[in-house]
Amino acid sequence: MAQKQSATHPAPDTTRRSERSRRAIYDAALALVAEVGYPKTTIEGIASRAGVGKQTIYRWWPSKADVLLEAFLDLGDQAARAAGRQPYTIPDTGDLAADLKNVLRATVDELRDPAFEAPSRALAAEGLVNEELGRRFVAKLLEPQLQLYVDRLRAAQDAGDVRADVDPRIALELFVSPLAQRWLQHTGPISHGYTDTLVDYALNGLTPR
Amino acid sequence: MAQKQSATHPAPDTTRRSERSRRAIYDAALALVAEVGYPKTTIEGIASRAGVGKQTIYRWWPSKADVLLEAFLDLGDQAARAAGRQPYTIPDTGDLAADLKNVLRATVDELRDPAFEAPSRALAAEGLVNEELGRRFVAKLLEPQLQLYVDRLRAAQDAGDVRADVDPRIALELFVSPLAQRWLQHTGPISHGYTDTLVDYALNGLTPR
Amino acid sequence: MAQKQSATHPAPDTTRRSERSRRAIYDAALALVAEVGYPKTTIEGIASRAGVGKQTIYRWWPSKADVLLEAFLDLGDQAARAAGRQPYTIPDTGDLAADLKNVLRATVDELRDPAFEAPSRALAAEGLVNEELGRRFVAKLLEPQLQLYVDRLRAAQDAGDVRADVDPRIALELFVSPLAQRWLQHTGPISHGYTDTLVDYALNGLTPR
Amino acid sequence: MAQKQSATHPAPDTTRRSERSRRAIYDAALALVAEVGYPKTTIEGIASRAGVGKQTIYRWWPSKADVLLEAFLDLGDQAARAAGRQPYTIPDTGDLAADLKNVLRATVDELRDPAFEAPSRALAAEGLVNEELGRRFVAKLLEPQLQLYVDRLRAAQDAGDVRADVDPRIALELFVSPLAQRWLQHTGPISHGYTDTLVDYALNGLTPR
DNA sequence: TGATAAACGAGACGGTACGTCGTGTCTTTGT
DNA sequence: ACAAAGACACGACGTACCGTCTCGTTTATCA
Repeated sequence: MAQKQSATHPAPDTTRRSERSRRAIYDAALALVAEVGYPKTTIEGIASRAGVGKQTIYRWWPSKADVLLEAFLDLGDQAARAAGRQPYTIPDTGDLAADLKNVLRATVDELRDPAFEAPSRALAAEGLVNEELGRRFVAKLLEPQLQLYVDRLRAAQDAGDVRADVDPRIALELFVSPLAQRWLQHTGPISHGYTDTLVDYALNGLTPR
Repeated sequence: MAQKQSATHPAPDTTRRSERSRRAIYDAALALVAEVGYPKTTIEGIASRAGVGKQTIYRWWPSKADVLLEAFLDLGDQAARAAGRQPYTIPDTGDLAADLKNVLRATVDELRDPAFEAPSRALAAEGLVNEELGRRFVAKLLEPQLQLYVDRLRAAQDAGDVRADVDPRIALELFVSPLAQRWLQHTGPISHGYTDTLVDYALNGLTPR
Repeated sequence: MAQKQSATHPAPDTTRRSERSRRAIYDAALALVAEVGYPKTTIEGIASRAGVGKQTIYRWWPSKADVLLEAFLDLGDQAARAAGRQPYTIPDTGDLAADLKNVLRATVDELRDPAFEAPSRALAAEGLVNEELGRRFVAKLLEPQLQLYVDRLRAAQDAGDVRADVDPRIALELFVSPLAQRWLQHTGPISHGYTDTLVDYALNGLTPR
Repeated sequence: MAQKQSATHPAPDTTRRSERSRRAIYDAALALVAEVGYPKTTIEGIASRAGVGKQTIYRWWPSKADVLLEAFLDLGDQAARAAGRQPYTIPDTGDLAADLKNVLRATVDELRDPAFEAPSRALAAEGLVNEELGRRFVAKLLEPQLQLYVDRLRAAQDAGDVRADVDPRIALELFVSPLAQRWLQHTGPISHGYTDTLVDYALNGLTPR
């Protein structure tokens, strides 16, 4: 299988890449996005803050958004590694509602962490308008998270707690998407109570039984 | 209440404003966003395409995003006027599920209209990162739409079709937000079948009765 | 006759040109060439020293060398204007040898003036390698000077002091070119005695009479 | 007397030097200067064309100009060797005027050879602005040539064909410098007729006898 | 004949300057 | 007085080379 390769530029030699520079670039990108915002974060600014030549950025990333995406992914990896390799699943205590509420409460807390907020908003925004990046953003960050809900819901179906004819990939959106939208678009406040309510509504429906 | 006003510049005299230029600017902005995308749409580009001096834009709008927001709102107004002043409510045939499915199917169709897609994505994206504009975007475009669902759900509550203890402002998100997220972030395909399913899940819940 | 015009860029409007910026650019260019040398003189450096945007330079001049050529011509004009509009001819006292020696002695003094040296060397150097600029340099700066010698020599021919069959355009090179070469290429010292000798040799020949 | 040596770098070991690379670098440098001109000739370009690492150039030469100077000197050596080790003197047939005209005609022909033109113009230009290189250029290339004229003129003085009080080093400039200036600065056409005239004027003077 | 040390090709790196584009302000010239 | 036109100072873009600095890989002496 041939490597896809731009005609104009030779592939840079990955083995010679400076780990030092990469780290410095990640740090600078995240710091700048947090400090001055995504639109005012420039490649020149990242380079200068990282103590790196601009070309070193252009050599390895095609755009500002790609730098940030990788930096953010790396941040997540680090966090995961620091947290001692937690299993990345939604716990299954047998009580579906409680399990979902717990995860969503944790998500709410995370969304409020300013270190995560700035870069993830920026990436989401860029992804809306830049489809290619958007797909990568979704594939690398969003889908893996959503898959956890799919797994938990399937387990619930096996246990008879969720109707067998329900599509878990759609079902999860009933509580995840509202939270996502409120957070992204400021269409409403987010709180533990709010996500608890979402779970209740979604699991039991809106109509009287 | 005094108008906040820059010290250096007197407020432009609105009565003398050229309607001709405004229209040309709206058209140019929408056309450019559709043709080259939001990031490559520039104030200079809009001015030149509209046959207008740059200053005419800077005199009346504070930023590219504001031009686009107004242009888009105007587009909606025009469409509404053309469609013969329809009453802007969700019909109430007595069948809540059917009514919701109908509106959502229409929304799906609208979201696929390329004339709406480019500017609304652009505005949503800008709003994610620029909170001030985001709030205006939500207040002027999103909330009015959502309020229609609130009204319809309240009517359903009065008719006993929705549990009385349900908060309609939250309830509507169960079917609206998933659609919004799939469309904005390309997290999944959108179709009439999909929105029908959302309504069914939301109204009846995911757990067996 | 149509104006020749680049396809890519509209002709800038000369009437709106900022005289202030032009002067500042001339001054900065000459100062930098004198201070750091031509190769280390950059467009960015000139712009920054002149307190001017780079684009203002690129708008009006195609290259660093062109800026310097105009700046140098302007310097000459100013000097001439300051010197009270001297007639720009070689005096004719009837004594050809004395007249030539006087002019060449003055030239020697001028060539030693550091304010003239740096830019004129730089322009000469650039002209060697960039034929187009070289021709302009010669036409605007060199030829007018040489023409003065042609005129004086023709007068001398009329007076019978120079053989009638001599081509003045070639004859002048016998004393002008050696001085030019010594100065430009450091092939030898230049002094009043040296130029006097050149005139004597050229007028009377090298062979015994 | 100790060799002056940079503190940071040991002297490279000349005995291990790759003759292959040196030749390739000379060839590449001369070819590039001829093809794209001196300013667009870059060290990277030379290295890549020569199939050589950049460091190999930086190890042995301090600058682009030095590479070219050596390459050009080498070219001259090669030409001389190929021409069968001609004695490098101006012939002395007893007829000074004829001998000088012959040599100058040959020089005119050489100056028109495109293989010599590009590099020698480039070196001359660089020398104007970079005094250190200029002196080397003159010492290695120009002065040896001029010395030949000094020798021939001295012989002529011994033979009584040139006035004894004439300084040969200055005298030669009467015909050599005009040719040099016309060629370098395009101040006039160069031809056999032109150099013949220069010799006649210089030997016999411009004034009637 | 193998060890070893330098030169070598390759090219990543921190930088500087390039020439271009867009920003938002300001000024000039019509209407 | 607003509008078109566009020059202006400014700042970022993405590219090209600079000269330095590793990386393995030859290659050429010496032990």
